[in-house]
Amino acid sequence: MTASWQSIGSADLINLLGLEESLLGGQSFSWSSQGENQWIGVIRRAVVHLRWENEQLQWKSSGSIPIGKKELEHYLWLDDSYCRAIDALPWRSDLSLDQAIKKFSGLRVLRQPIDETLLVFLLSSAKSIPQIKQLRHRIHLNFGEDLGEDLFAFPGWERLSKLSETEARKLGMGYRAKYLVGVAQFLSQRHGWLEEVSGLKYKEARSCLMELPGVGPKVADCVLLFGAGKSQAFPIDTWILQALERQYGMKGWTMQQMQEFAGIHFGQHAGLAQQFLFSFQRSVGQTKSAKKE
DNA sequence: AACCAGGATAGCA
DNA sequence: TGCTATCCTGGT
Repeated sequence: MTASWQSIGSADLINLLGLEESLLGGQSFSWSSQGENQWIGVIRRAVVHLRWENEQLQWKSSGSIPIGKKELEHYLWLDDSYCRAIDALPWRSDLSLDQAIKKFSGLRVLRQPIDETLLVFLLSSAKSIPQIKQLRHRIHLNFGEDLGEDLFAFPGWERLSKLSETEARKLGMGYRAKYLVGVAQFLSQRHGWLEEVSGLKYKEARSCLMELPGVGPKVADCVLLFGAGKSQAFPIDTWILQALERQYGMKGWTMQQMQEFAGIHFGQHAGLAQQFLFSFQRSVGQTKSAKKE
């Protein structure tokens, strides 16, 4: 890899903390920190290096199919539509959202490939970020293409469909093993199904995905938001639950009521709002105290 | 040595 | 519908 660093994106759309949170904060599990203000990750079969230097974002790419600038700009949501999305959020009347947007300025939703996204969120149940990364890496290492630099590509669902549940359990997946096998076999028999689903409207796509084993409301919303560009998707995990209960006074509400509230209050880009609230809540709430009540 | 974690599901009221 | 126990594994 002899390519040199190139600049990308306009600096006013990016902010160091927000960028790092976007890469490492739990929407993708393919990035890791590589020293100060520098990261390495995999997008499809490309190895991508990013760094923040001289108040600007720089990148270079290698791997068997290096990524192009346009594609990377899309992945990182570096165009103007990001600003418009932020502006459309109700931060003017919502102090909680406002403080989260200020703290994590520049935080964005990454546009990841849907097949890889489905895999990692299938693994995510009751696992922490480092554990999900580890599981993912183990799968990529065993079945995916070697891209160099100790990084491996997503093997594809076709390849994964040849796994048995026993083999999957040996990789440490626990009860998630049967989810992986079930989804892999389903998808290998229906080529193009995922792409078809991601072309549907949000609610239809959501119920389609939830037919897959191991995919409930939360995982479906993550896949749709991070892997299919459905910006209305509003995944409710424990952190968002905390935020909604404590800052929006929604204790006792059902999930369905919360989903409905999110759609009405946050609107078209509820998923972006979710990401800010998620990061903020996680940054202040690392304590396990102050639980229910 | 229990207990919990960024969930889904079956089983029951 | 709404609630609960259970599912694996790794970490505290």
